[in-house]
Amino acid sequence: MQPVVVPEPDGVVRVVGVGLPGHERRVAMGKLAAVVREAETAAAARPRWTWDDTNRWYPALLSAGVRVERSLDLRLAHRILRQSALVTWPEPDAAQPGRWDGMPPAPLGAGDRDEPAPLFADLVSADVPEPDPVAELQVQNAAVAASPAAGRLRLLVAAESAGALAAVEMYHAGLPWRADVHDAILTEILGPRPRGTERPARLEQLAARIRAALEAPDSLNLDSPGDLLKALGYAGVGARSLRKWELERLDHPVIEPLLEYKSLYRLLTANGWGWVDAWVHGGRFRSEYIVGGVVTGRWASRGGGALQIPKSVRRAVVADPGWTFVVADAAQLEPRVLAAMAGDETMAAAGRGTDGRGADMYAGIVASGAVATRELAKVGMLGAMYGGTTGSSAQVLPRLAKAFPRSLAFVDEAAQAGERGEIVTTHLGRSSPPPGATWHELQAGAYQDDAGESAAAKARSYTRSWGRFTRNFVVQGTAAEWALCWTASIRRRLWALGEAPDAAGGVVPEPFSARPHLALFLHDEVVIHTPTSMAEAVADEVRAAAGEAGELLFGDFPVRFPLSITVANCYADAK
DNA sequence: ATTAAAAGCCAC
DNA sequence: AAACGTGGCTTTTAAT
Repeated sequence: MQPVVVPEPDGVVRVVGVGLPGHERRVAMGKLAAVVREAETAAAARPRWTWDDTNRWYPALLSAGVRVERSLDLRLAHRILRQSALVTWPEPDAAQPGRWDGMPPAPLGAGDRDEPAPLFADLVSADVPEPDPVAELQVQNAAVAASPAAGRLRLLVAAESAGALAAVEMYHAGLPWRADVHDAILTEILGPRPRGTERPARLEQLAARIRAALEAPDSLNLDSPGDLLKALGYAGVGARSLRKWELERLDHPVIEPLLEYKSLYRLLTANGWGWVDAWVHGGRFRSEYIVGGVVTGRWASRGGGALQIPKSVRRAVVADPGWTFVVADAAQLEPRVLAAMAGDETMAAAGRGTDGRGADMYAGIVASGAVATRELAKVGMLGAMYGGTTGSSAQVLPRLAKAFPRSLAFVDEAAQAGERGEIVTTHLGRSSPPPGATWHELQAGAYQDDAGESAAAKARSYTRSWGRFTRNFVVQGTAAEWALCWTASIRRRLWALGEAPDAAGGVVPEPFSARPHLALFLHDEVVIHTPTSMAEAVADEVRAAAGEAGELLFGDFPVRFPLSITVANCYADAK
């Protein structure tokens, strides 16, 4: 059963029961939740709600306490299929880019969720035809069916859509955040919150020490990089830039207070009191996830920087009373994904380790005899996946290439394809964008008769850079696919666990008020907020979900995806 | 006055 | 180590 949700004028929604001829209902927007709730609870086979944009429809359903099991996000699916080298998209569409191309997701948290979603024509210029989700679904189905990789593409589209559900649910539930604890952290590190725009006490003290060490006047503005760099020059410090790693190499009395000043200044500006005021409300931090927002298929975020919460403030992430966190992260996800997609039995075996569990793949690589230390295994593998050409990373690459020829050849081939200007594709079928105008211009310029040395060098540099991109794309993108499947499985399993009989009433909103729910997603890590009594069951499901994700992507290929799991009341205590 | 770019640091 | 991937965000500075 695949109902398609079609917006109509005047706040009316048409629900078309695809697969059920003649079944079609027109309801007011406000009644949609009741229709969905009924179908979710009554149907033997869970419906796959099909709509233009999960962000547009799901928030209102969740606000009404209605949770959806399955969906198809046509906007996200379109983007994947349109770009995929494994799909031949019907040509007439290409001549008329419209609703489904380049459309950003509806923003979350804007306006009243009970209001009808605006029609496309109200959002974009009127000469673009109003989209037809039913027609789009048919085009997508035909395109997928005609692909030699139909199975993988179906999985990818389903996983992406489930990710969209999870993303909206995480926004709905929010990440528990104690503003009072955050304030205590800031006060401890920076001093009490100053009035207005004054510097906190600790920063002021450091500023005085820095000026003294530089013999600079009080008028020196430390927050002006240009002025500060000049002052460092006058004092003979010898800094070419203000980068931390560069300053760390210098020997001068100003370095220590300056580094601390920069660190504290960063905390103040990025995650200080102003951040709490802007992003923490009602004990929750809500940041919007942009599913597939990164070119590789990773998620991006908007508002508050959910994907870059610094370790220094994670102590403010505290579970509600009677609740706790299950924090799980996939150990060495990317090299394991590489081993699997390259069909590298040797590297997969290193990932299983000597005990068959293989919690640490880098230790397994050392045990295999390929390299001497864990650190070398790590930087070597990262170098292979990022395209490192220097340092200790490059030094161990030949040894890794000898020990694991299939994996290393796999990423090398992706890099070479990119250098040739070709498209590369992830395991499930997400393709890289073709190289842009710059690539073509530089290629053309380098081969002209009068092309100078510098034009050729520039072209070479850009070409290699694009090769590093495609090299990384296949690994990062496939890891993102694993993470999507993992997350999709987790959210389904968490729901199946049901309600905690003893859940403390709190601020967790319906439909999750007594249920474990996803609270944070970080590429290869999830944080689940759960009634304490269910924590062990949650941990088991998260582990099972990792196994399921591995099987979905790689079948019975013997690759393991071990997790490191912590149960803790505070995010800072994880790991 | 608004916008864009650059520099820098945070996360994975 | 800082010569290798993907981003978001904040501030300063330059450009329009």
